Amino acid sequence: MNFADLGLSDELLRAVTDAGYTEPTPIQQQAIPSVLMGKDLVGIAQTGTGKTAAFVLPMIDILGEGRTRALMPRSLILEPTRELAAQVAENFEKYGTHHKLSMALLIGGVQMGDQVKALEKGVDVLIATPGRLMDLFGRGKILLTGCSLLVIDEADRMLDMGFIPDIEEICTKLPKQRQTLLFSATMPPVIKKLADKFLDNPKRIEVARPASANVNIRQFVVQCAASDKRSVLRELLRAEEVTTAIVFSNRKTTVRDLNKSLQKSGFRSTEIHGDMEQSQRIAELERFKRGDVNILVASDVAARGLDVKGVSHVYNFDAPWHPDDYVHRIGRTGRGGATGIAYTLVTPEDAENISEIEKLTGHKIERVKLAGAKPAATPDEVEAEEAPKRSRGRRGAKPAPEQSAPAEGVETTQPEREPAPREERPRQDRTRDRAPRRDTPREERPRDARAERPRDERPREEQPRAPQREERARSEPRHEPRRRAESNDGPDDGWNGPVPDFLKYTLGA
DNA sequence: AAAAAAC
Repeated sequence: MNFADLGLSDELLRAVTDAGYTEPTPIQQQAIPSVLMGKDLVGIAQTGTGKTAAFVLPMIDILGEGRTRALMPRSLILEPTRELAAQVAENFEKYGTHHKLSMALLIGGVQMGDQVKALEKGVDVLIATPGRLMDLFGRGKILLTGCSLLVIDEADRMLDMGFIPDIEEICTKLPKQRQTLLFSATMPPVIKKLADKFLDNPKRIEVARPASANVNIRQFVVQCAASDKRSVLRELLRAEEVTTAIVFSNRKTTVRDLNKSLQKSGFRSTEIHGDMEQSQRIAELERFKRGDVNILVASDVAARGLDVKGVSHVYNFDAPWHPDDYVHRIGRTGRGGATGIAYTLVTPEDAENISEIEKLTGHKIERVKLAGAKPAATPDEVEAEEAPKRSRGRRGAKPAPEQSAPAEGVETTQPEREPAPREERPRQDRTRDRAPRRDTPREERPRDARAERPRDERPREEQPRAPQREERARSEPRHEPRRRAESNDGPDDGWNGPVPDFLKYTLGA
């Protein structure tokens, strides 16, 4: 199956090819022809399945004809968060290069002026979060009577956030004669009712079992005491090839504190949460996407739908309150066919949350403990946290920062690393306390910057030819863990990647 | 319990 078989225009196919895609994902294969025919659609799909392009592409072709009228947008896409709305806008820009579609992004946290100006000129595509849309509607700045195409994205999240009444109200302001597409990762009764009410004989497409975690994601529960969480996280971050990671926490305050603490320990991290200015949120996310930093500490604002390429690891610093959030959080990795790893730090008090998660996903998560009996903070780390002044003078001796996520198409493979024997870690770390980190033998520095390392230091027996750019973007795991484990290390759960061997397994709760 | 979304 090829994009050319889906009925898209030549200009659009050109944009798709330029973006480096050749083969549509299952949801794109099923949705695009149906949307082009003008049918309503219910799409049950996790993020990361190519859902956004599944509606953006046909929309561009549908809207390619016709012209705009002031204050009367021709289509409307509703998104639960500002970040997601912006992400969809980016997609329209990426695929709409050969079309001259006008677009307006209506989200809160930014000045209304430009948004109003765009509306007055007339737009083909309106991408909005409900709050700002309702606000502008109330001010008489928008008429939705010319809106013959509506997309309700992430409907289950809209429900969680209490947006359903808003969505219903918005729906009543649109013309009855219209095409409606609804996407949701899960189909709770309220969403089902919403679909029955506002969609007309929709085609139903389901590409992932609802509430089931992606099989490409290797999941672990790391049991630890609440007081050890930070040191355990640092240990985990250092133990593997962490290309790009998102660390989730339940509270905005924890996000702030944790990010500071990680930075103090020499990690290149940043943060995102709802208390930040919108401009700051965008800027920090941009830095993360660009690879200026490789660790994003986040609240659940980033849990759903956020599409950052090449996230190799997700760490739940706190077990999420709701099991749904777990599925969404870990879904930030293992995207587009790549493999990902998700760790959840679990204190005895969190045990219940985990069993809720397991009930929802129907999958028992493997319990692990760090191999060191006590994963205590190393002396320099304790110092870094408790006495920042003293550690400041040694900033140059901090652990080498992780190499950033490579740009698309950049070869990421590198020689296998000899894992440092676990028993030796603490001693090694103590040495590090007095001597600058750079004195540590190179092979024992897991967070060594990749760029400094000679490329073909050692042969990679298991490494076949390097895949071509497009090929890898489509199917090849870009951040496969570097360490190979013994074949009998992990349970047979359908995931065929290696088990990180720095972990010792303590099965059962 | 928290976070998100409008000013």
